[in-house]
Amino acid sequence: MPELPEVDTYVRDLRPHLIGRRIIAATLSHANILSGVSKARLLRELTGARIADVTRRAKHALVHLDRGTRLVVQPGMTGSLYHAAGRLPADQARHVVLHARLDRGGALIYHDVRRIGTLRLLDERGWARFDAALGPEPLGEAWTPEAFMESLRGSRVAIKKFLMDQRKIVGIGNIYANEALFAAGVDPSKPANRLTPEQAGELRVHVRQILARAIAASGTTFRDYRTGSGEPGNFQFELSVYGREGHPCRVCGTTLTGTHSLDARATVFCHRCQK
DNA sequence: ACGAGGTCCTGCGAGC
DNA sequence: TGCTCGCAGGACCTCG
Repeated sequence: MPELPEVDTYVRDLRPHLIGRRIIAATLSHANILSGVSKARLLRELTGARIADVTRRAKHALVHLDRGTRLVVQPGMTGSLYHAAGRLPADQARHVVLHARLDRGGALIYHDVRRIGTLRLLDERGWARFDAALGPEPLGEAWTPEAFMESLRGSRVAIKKFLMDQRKIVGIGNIYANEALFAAGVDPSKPANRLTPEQAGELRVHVRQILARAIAASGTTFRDYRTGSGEPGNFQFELSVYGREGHPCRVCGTTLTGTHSLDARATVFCHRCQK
């Protein structure tokens, strides 16, 4: 499922194919994936626009158009964004939601099997509002130990839920929340405001390390995710807890515990290593 | 402020 | 073998 490292990989792979290209035709298969924009307006805005830049913010990929608007892609669970040089095989074409044909050949594709993702089209002001509702980037300079500690103080929710709350800090989903909490030795159910400064410091460091390592590995492929060039990521080989319920902890050998009691998400942890 | 639960959606694998 | 059913979950919603 695309979290920050996976979206970062899409953007990195897409940039050389998209920047400077013009969209000459666009089609959308399902309008219910849109938020705040009609199908007609989206297609009208895309058609004829030149792509000025492709960037990432949180778990969103941003395709900046020369008209001043941005296509904001939130891949949700199974969404992927990539450049296709030629015709797609039928089994893949079936799940294409947005197809934007480019001048000089090829196309920008948004593909989403379960269509839980969202597409938005925002102008400068709309983007400013949207961006302001998002928390700091975990790899950015604004997310200092002090800023993290301060935000923790104001919340009694389980730390795992806190990490996945995009208003508090962006980019972290279920997989990396599980991994970071294990690496930091913090119990996922511990209330955010009960973390000691030492635990908060450890957690911050491990969140950053894990995300950076996952970016370097082109993301985690658990099931559907593929990079922009169609390859699986490599971080799944480095996971310590996610998907390892019932297996021995890599540190102490204790059988890893699985639960769905936190926000109905699969949580896996070592009750001996995580306090 | 927070937890619990529903909603969107389809593919897959378990179980009968 | 072939069917049904439950599960996977990111973001957003309502209700208590």
